[in-house]
Amino acid sequence: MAAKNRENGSQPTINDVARVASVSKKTVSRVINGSPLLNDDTRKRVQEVIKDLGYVPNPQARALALRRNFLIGLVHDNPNAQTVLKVQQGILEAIRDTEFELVVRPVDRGMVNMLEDIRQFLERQRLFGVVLMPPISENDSLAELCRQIGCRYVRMGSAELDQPGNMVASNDREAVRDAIRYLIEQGHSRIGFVSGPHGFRSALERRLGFEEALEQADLKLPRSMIADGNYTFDSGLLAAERLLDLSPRPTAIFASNDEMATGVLQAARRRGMDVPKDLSIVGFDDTPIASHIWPPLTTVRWPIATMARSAALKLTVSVTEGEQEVDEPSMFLSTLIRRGSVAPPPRD
Amino acid sequence: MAAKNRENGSQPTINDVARVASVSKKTVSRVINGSPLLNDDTRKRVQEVIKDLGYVPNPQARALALRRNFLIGLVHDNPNAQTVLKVQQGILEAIRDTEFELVVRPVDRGMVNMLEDIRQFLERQRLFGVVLMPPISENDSLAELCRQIGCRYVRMGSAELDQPGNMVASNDREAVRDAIRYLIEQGHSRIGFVSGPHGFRSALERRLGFEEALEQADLKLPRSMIADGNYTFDSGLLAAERLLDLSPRPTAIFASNDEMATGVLQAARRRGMDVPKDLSIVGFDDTPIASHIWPPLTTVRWPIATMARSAALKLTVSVTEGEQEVDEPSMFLSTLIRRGSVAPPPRD
DNA sequence: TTGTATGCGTTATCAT
DNA sequence: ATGATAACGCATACAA
Repeated sequence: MAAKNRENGSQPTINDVARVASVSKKTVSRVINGSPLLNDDTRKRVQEVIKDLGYVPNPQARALALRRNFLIGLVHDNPNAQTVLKVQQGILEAIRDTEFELVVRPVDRGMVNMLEDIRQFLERQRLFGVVLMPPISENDSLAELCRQIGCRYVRMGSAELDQPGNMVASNDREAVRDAIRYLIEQGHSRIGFVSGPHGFRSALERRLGFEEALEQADLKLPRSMIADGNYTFDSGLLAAERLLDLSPRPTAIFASNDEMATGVLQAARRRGMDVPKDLSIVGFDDTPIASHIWPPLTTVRWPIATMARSAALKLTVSVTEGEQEVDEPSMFLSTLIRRGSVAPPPRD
Repeated sequence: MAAKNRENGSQPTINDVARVASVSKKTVSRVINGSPLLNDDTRKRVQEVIKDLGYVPNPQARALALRRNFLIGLVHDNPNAQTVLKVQQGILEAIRDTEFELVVRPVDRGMVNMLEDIRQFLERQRLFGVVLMPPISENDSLAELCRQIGCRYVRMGSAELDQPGNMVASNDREAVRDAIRYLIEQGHSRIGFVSGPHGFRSALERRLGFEEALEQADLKLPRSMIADGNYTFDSGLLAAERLLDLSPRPTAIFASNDEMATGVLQAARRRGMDVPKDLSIVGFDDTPIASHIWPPLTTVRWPIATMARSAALKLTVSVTEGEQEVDEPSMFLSTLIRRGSVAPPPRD
């Protein structure tokens, strides 16, 4: 039973702290976890020893005892590198200088047993919580799964799919409506729309925004002015080719994300069209590429990093800050960034 | 002392397996860890029970007992989103369907106590190993730190900075030399060079490749044909403006990465120059943007994802595959991808 | 307010 | 070849 608790080159443990401070482990534990029932003197003394020894609690041991890790998971199946990385940056910013770490977990949306796969992941790693990125965040079964196994979660999305505590959303519909209005104000009346993939809530919301704007402006457009895309460059290029084959062809095209907008621009170039003189283009996301192409792309700035940061805060802040419960907003506004890819339509 | 080892809705533990299989915990542990000294019968029996019960070892408990986590860390300070994500994908591919998970850890290169920060991270989380991305991977002190605290590591880089077991490298110098040669073959003799940031090994290697190619072709260029960049779009744009202000100006520009090459293209456009008719451009990386801009960028394909995958394999495979020690290569070849941004120089 | 005994689920030691 | 028992470092229940 003789505790062998001297320092031997490895990190100090809670035992070392207890011995040096002449208190029990439990007291040290209380100090660490900020228990309210503690003599101020002892607390100070213990804290001093902790500092002296450079003690930091062993996360593995805590994880075992608490049956919960201090790991935040990022579950995603998003094909866009910029978006994924921005989300990571947002989360990392939120957990910087905390005990949390970020574990990334891409999943195959095609896989039949994807949900089972995620369950395994969550249960085995006993994550503190997960951030669910779109589009997989739109999957209600996944949220239900998290609830079942008692894993905190926050869903990111383009509409309020869950209660505020479990959701950070952007107002894609309104944002697109404003963007289309802007196009109409510029004089455009034949506006093409490149949609996102079927089944994506973001794709739906953006399209609804498009339709609402048209309706409010009493503009009737043929169905052919809507071309399907799937958020990739190539799909944007293809969709634009279909759109530009139309007669009369659109004088402006809204693409549901920047990558597709870049494809639209490419399609225009291949035809020798001048953007924005012959064709105006608007994108969505405001990824770096938007300002790096020529002409710089007018686009909707999607505050995805901020949303991710807020998501991580929602997950963790109630712990870090006691019961202060800083209210993180659950709705984030996208705004139109006007650059060089929009001009009035050419005269016929 | 009565073991309360019935299933109560939570996952089965090693005790459950032991009880059902009528063996001791240790025997089960031996089966899990593939101990050689085991009766084949018992092993089979235990494995069956494991399967029946759906038992999976608890990573937290293992981490505590082994004093090592089954977590792979990615330490990086790379500003390029595409590159970072490709590396993540490579690592994730390597550890897919294993017990490993990926923890990402960006660091501030500017921070004075960055090394101390990383040490804390490695020691506290007791990572199984880390993948070091460039440019921080070029920091020898960091490698030394890993060795000191006994954390496996693999460095990714543009030259062999470490022994093969701890290194995956690309042949940037040769690759750039070939690219410049190609430009020379096309008839260019005034070739501008946009460098990477000082202190980056990749920047140095690429520049050496440039100089070697010139030397071998007996081409002497004024110093002003080399402009400093720092791997960002804006720095590429600025560097190109300096280069294009020269008289006579270069007929081709090699940029040390794609993002800067995109900046060069932007600068050319702003002057109304036609690429590639008036100016040829070559980049480095082959990020998606290279094929999404117009004209598609001729660039050097840097197999960074493959390198990352190999790095993770080096870290983990000796464990997964017993002592088989599948030899992962430590040198990866970059190749020139010819697209539309290069043409013979304009006649004077 | 503080301490004792015990549990978390695994691996390591040293028997047999 | 297998098992009993003690770590691993922390947290919780219950005493004191």
